[in-house]
This record gives sequence, C-alpha cells and structure tokens, in this order.
Amino acid sequence: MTSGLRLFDTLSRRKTPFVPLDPARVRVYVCGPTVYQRIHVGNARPLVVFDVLFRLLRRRYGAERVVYVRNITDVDDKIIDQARKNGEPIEALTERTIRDFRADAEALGCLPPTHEPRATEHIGEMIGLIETLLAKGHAYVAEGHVLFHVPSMPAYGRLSGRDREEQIAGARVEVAPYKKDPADFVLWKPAAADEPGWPSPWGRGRPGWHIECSAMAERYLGPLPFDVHAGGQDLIFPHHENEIAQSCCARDQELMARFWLHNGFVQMAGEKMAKSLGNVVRVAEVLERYPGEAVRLWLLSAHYRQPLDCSEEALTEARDALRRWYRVLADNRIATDDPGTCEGRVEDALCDDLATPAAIAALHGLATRANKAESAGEREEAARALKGEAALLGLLGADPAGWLKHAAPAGTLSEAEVEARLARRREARKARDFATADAIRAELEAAGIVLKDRPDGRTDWERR
RNA sequence: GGCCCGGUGGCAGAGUGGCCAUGCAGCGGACUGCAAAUCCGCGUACGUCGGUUCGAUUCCGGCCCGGGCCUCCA
Repeated sequence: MTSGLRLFDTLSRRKTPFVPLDPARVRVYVCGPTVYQRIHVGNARPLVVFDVLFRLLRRRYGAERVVYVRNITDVDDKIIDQARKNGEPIEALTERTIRDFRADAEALGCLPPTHEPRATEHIGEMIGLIETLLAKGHAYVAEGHVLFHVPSMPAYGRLSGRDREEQIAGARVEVAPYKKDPADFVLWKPAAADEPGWPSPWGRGRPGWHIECSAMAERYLGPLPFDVHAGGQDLIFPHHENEIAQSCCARDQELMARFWLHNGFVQMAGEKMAKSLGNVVRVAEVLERYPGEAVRLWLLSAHYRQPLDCSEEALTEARDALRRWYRVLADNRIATDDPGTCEGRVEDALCDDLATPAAIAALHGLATRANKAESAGEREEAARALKGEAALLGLLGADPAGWLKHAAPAGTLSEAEVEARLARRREARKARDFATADAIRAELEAAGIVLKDRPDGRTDWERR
C-alpha cells in the first residue's frame, strides 16, 4: 500500500529511492547546535523536520534499527566569546544551554536521538583523524595549526557545486598568511592559556568545527559511508563540504553519506532570520504564546526545502488546525493512550521526499471525513485514523479535552468557575430565559471561553 | 561577479502536460432559541514574452522580480 521512500540528495541534486546500506542499522547524522545561546526558530526547523525523518525511518525499518545521531558542539570560538561576555565559566554556559536546548526540543515534540555526542568527549577521535590526514598528505602543520590542504582533494566542491576558481574569486575573508592555499581550513588550532585546550602532537589546542562532526559521525555511524547526513542549507558550504573532504580523504572513500539533506531557511518578512539582521526569534519566546505542538505543525506546514515565513498568522493558523483535529478526537472520545489506526496516508505523503504539506492535507481530509460521517461507527473510525496518522508526524499525542481546555492563563476563570456559570446558564435556558443565558455566555466569551451547546442539552466549552 | 532556489486564487501552501490539492479568510445556505462547532455550495490561481505540443501553470529559452550561498550561520 505504501510506496517506496524517495529523498532529494543535495550531492546528486535528484530525488533518489532510499535504500539503506544495512536495513538492520539505518544510520542518520544531523548537525546539532553549538551551545552558546538558546536556539531560535530557524534552528528548530531541522530539529523538527529530521525528527519526522527519524520517525518515518523507524516506522519503515523498525524503531530499534534506526540510529540517529545529533551532536552537540560544546567547544567553539562563539562559546568562548559568549562565556567571556557573560562573565561565567564555559562549562556553566554549555551545561545550561544544553538543558535549555533539550527542553525546547522536547516542547517541539522531538524524540531524543539515539546518540547525542558532545564534541569535548571525542577529542581523541578528532586527533586520530587529523593524524591520519597528515599521514596521507592531506594536511599540514603551520604555526601551531593543522590545516586541511584543499588542493589535495580533486573532488572538493562537489556538494556545493563550486570550483576552485570561484572559491578564490569569492573569498571575502582575509587569508591567514600560514595557509598554503586560500581555501585551506583549520583542523586544529592552538589555544591561548585562558581558553579551553587539549594536549595534542601539535601542542595544546582545540579542534576546528568541521573535524568534530567527521569524528563523531564516524565514531557512531562508521564505517563510511552511512545513510543520511542532514542539516540546514547554510551548512552545505563550507561545513559539509569540509566534512566530506576530511572523512573521505581519511578513509579513502568516495562518499561520506549516501544522502545529503538540507532544509530551507525560516524567514522573517521574506528575509533570512539572522542575528546580523536583528530578526531572530527564540523558540522559548514563541512557546510562551503558542503550544509547542502548534510551533511543530507550523514548522512542517511548508516543504522542508522551501523557505518558511515566521508570522503570527502562520502560527495562529497552525494552532487553529490543531484545535480542529483535537475537537474530532474529543467528540469521538478517542483516549489519549489510544494508538489510533494507520491507513498509510501520511506515510505515503512523507515517502515523497518528506512531503509534509501533503501529509497535513491528508489529516484535514480525515477530520472532514469524521465530521461528515453518517454513522457513529464511521465517525469514530475516521477519528481513530486521524490520531494514528498524526502520530507519524509527532502530532495529536496530547489529551484532547485537556488541549482544548488548556491551562487557564493568569487572571482568567478556573475550570470550576466555568462549570459553575454553565450550571446557572443551563437553568436559565431551561426556563427559556435567554437574556440571562446569553449574558452568561458573553461573560464567559470575554474571559476567552467559547461555548458549544449540544443537542442533548449539555454544553461543551473551549478556551481560546 | 560566480553558483543555487523560487515567483500559484485575498492569505498560507502543494501539485500536475488535458480532470480535485489542502487550510485560513470571504460570500450564500443548512443546523441552532440565538450562537459556537459542523456540514453543503460559491469564487474564471498559476510573474512576463516567445518556443515545443492537438493542448502548458506544468517542458524549453529570454526577460523582470524576490530569496539564499560564496569559509560566523539551521
């Protein structure tokens, strides 16, 4: 019933059927955060999108057969700078940021990855990889640095689709004098006395950013190549290009990963969200105003390779769509722990390069089917399918009634206060005193409570 | 300057060589004491100019516009 999975590979620039190298061990690596500040909604996109990929692969190959690695970069210049600025120890900054990151990821409904390695715990593997590159003539030592020599790899530039001349012509950063070639990049750099550092054959120092991922990916997913390597589009160059250079040259492999997946940017009013533009919005800020599940749905509302605009309208629409779906579950008394049923609609959609908009359309179709069904049996069947299908997207896992009557914001009516007013209104309606009944309804509406009179005389309510 | 993506109805956002996305908003109707929710119906959408074709929003080319990357960046 379900079709084969096809994914767009950045390297070949084509949608290609996905066949795992080893179906018993499907291997995925996603570049995780550099932990110097809380993540913004742009950072959240790969988190959620590739969580859906993780769920899809688990569904297709078995939960225990998918290895999903998402690293944590906890040594980096930006971390050193931020800790200095805050006047706090580096470890305090990184530990706190990691805690915040995990809280954000959980709020967005992301499953924990199989492995979440920290760069500082894999310095040994990085040094080993650098030694191999030196021994094979792909790297050299200069003034305490170890540099990867880009001309030693003829295939360099394939992923990003640029040749050497372009790179040189486009270079906008001053070239360090010790570089043999302007494109050469750092594998290891010396550390000042007040900076974090580790002993190495080249003196006390710390790793370059790119070598971290090469080392951790191989440590958990080796031998090369593994199945999928993913991240944001801005990582294509130089980060992923350099990872490929390091890993492939060290292991004499043509490929580091069979599939390279890259998500598009989150935009603010049509522009990239970036600190330099001053338009970043942290996930934590959005979570103060919208349920995490609504943020997740919004992040999946456009195809992952397209740009996605962040706006109140878009987030509100996502929240309202969830309301519609949760109403269907609540109306049909679908229990929170009911796994629901699976018709394969969402899976079919996702198999076409993670077509989440089509998957969401399928969920709307199931909601409509439930709402318009003639018999209670048909209604419940569609509602249970909605629940089961949504699970593959990591949605609709909450208690429906609780979601619709979510925690009362400060200063508004408690659930008991709402029920008390509903009891008075019921008496008024029974006495056909509609003026009183409507006054109570207006009072509740002003407090954000919307009523729904049912044919059987009872009244449902939701909090807006 | 080089390279890469896009331009779809009021908005968001899929997709397809000829027929349907989907959601929100809007309009009309059903239901309701009135609402809300829900359902039914409605709206001559594919940047522009050429080409290929029986037929193009969909393929090809030019142009215009927008966004991104070119060693901080999800």
